[in-house]
Amino acid sequence: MDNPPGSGASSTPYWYEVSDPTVGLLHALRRFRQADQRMRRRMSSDMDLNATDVEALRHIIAHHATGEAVTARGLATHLDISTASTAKLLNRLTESGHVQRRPHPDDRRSVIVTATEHAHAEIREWLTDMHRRMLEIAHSVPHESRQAVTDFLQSMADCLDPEAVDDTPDR
Amino acid sequence: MDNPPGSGASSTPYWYEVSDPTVGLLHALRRFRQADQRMRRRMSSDMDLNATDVEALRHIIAHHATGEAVTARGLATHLDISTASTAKLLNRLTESGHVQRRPHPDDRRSVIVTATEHAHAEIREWLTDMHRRMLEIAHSVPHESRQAVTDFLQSMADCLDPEAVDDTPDR
DNA sequence: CAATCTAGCTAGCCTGTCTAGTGACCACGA
DNA sequence: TCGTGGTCACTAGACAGGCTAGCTAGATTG
Repeated sequence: MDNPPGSGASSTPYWYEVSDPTVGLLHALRRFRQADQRMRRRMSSDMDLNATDVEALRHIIAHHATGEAVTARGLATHLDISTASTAKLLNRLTESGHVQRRPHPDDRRSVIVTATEHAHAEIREWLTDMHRRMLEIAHSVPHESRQAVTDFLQSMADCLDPEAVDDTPDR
Repeated sequence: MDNPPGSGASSTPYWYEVSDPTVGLLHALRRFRQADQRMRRRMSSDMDLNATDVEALRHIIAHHATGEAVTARGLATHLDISTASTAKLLNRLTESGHVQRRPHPDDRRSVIVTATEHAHAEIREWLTDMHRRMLEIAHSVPHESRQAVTDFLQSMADCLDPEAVDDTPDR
């Protein structure tokens, strides 16, 4: 069990040491990551949109909620895909009736993307309940540990992606 | 700010209420998710493998560390892709010298997949340092809050994906 | 006003998934 | 022991979603 068969890979493990008491923590973290991915997958197949399109829609709606305009370029940047791919994405979402393109009031090169009422409804259906439960879970964290949990997540985020810029108004 | 312009979307928000004190927690959670995704992306482009292939490799290596054999079917199930896609994936990884197929000792239909020393080295290079830093972060969580953090993550995982089966030995 | 930059678009390519169908092999009941 | 049905892995071919290259319209700057 502890010294695996197969090729002569190093005998000093670079995988976590199981004996460490904080490993349970990292294990839970991994479980969460996996659950998150599976949720996205379910959501995307349920809505008949691919994962990128769902994230785009989520982004658009989240920014709508704060009154910020979303341009095609903004979407490309957020999703980390090319503007060309974004054009295709917007074609898909427009055709499926999830978003609308409108002229930018100030810059006539630019487009503002807005979600249709139908898209709002669809996302809402998925998220309202989930958000409620997530809030409940957040509330159930003992008051004195809240900061610790937040710090932990923040540090982990910094660790995984040092130059992350937190542009999301999503709350 | 609170009542956005644009189409006549519902005026009762289904996005989080910003006033809630625990929202910071959920916000940190979202930041972590994003950081995680970006890390995967970087890793995959850095190793010249797509995200699925990296996850496959990680899975293989993690199971190797516990002495469990990984079959093609096991990979397909874990990655949630078809066996056909898995066959192609294994072709790619075999061709690039990351894995080897060996006959299953008991079932002659089946194949055991093992990572090459080269793959071990490559993954190790990426992960050792990161794991060390993650462990440090885990250690820096106040002792009395560790359980709270773990519980929080577990509950969130259950919330996002109720039927998750925790098959990973990855620690 | 000319030169240059930027936003978004189309065309065409490449990669990675999928479904359909195949052959080899295992397990079990008659 | 010998079908019969289920399972494992594979190939072929379709399709989706990303990319780069190259374009036009409009903004910006010397």
